[in-house]
Amino acid sequence: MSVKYSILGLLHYEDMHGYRIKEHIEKNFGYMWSVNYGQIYPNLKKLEQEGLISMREEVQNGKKGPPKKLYSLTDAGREAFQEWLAGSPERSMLLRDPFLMRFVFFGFGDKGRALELIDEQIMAYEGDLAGRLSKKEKWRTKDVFVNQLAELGIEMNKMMLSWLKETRKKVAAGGEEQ
Amino acid sequence: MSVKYSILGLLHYEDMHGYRIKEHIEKNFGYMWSVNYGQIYPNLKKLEQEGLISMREEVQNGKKGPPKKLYSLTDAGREAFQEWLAGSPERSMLLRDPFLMRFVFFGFGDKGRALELIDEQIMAYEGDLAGRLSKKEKWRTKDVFVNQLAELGIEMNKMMLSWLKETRKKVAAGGEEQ
DNA sequence: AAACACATGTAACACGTTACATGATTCA
DNA sequence: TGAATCATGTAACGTGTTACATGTGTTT
Repeated sequence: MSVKYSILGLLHYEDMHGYRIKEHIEKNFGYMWSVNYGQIYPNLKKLEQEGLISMREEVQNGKKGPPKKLYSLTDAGREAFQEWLAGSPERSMLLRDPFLMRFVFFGFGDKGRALELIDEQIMAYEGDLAGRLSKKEKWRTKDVFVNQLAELGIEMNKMMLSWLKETRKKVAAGGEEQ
Repeated sequence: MSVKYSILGLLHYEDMHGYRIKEHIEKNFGYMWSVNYGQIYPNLKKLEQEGLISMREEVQNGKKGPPKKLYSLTDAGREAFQEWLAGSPERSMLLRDPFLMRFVFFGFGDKGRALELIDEQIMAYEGDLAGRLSKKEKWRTKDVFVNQLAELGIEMNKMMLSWLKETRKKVAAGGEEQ
């Protein structure tokens, strides 16, 4: 259901067609969120049927590509969105991360390989962090919430890095004790 | 696929039947992970068909309940698990959190309600943190990896709390500037 | 007698991902 | 000419969740 309401949310910025929606998410939330057409187009159709958005076909005179289907929020859509936005979200679990899923079981595996995989993670997060920090400037103009979300991404990255490094030390040290 | 390999991982501790597997996860990883029988039983069946685990029916003489189906790892299962464990995991996205999903769009909603929802999150995370800290002692005997995962849970909780509190300040302050 | 813990299982549904099909325009 | 970009869409698949059905033994 989150995709449905995300679309309603994004249409608050401007009227969009499916392709733009994906693009918008990739440009603005690419570091923390992804969608694909298999989700977008069926949801747009459903939302229209429910009367939460309305579609107008853009006749592209001379422009490239097939006719765009521009969607905009209806009053009902705005209402439904507000209701969702004001509702209390269910609490979700951490540790859906594919790395952490393995990590719990590293005790049953090869310690050398575990260290390698930890190093891989460290490098990946370091790359992410650099990317996030460099993009931080571009995002500065947005509202507090979008800004703070970017900040959270950075904080989370930093925390993961220090945890990974600390963990690496402990694992490496544990090997000599045995 | 993660459930499949998680089962193989858990069977390294001891032979288990479906019910125990769920119980084990809830007791040991309850703060960060959940499964349900709809996943467990079909996966056990599949794993057995693939020859990665083997089943022996426990004849319960005089004991309560239906006969337990005890599963244990086969050599093929151990191998498949090791292969998975040593493989590089795909990187996953943060922000699959239902709260953060709403949070991005708080700019389009009521600021008072936003503050309330932030407060709700703060209270929830404070409860979690207390719970995690109190259980930390019980887990102390486990291996480095399980230990570190518990540590990560605590760190993550702390980070979220400080971020939420900082965010709350900024949002509240932003209201007066306008 | 009722509730609860033990134990196994499935069917329906919701959600998400991948891969493919289609087709016009623009640029190298 | 071929590749890239714009643009819409669907079918198959994989995974996860909810809710139900079934039944025994123990505790209140």
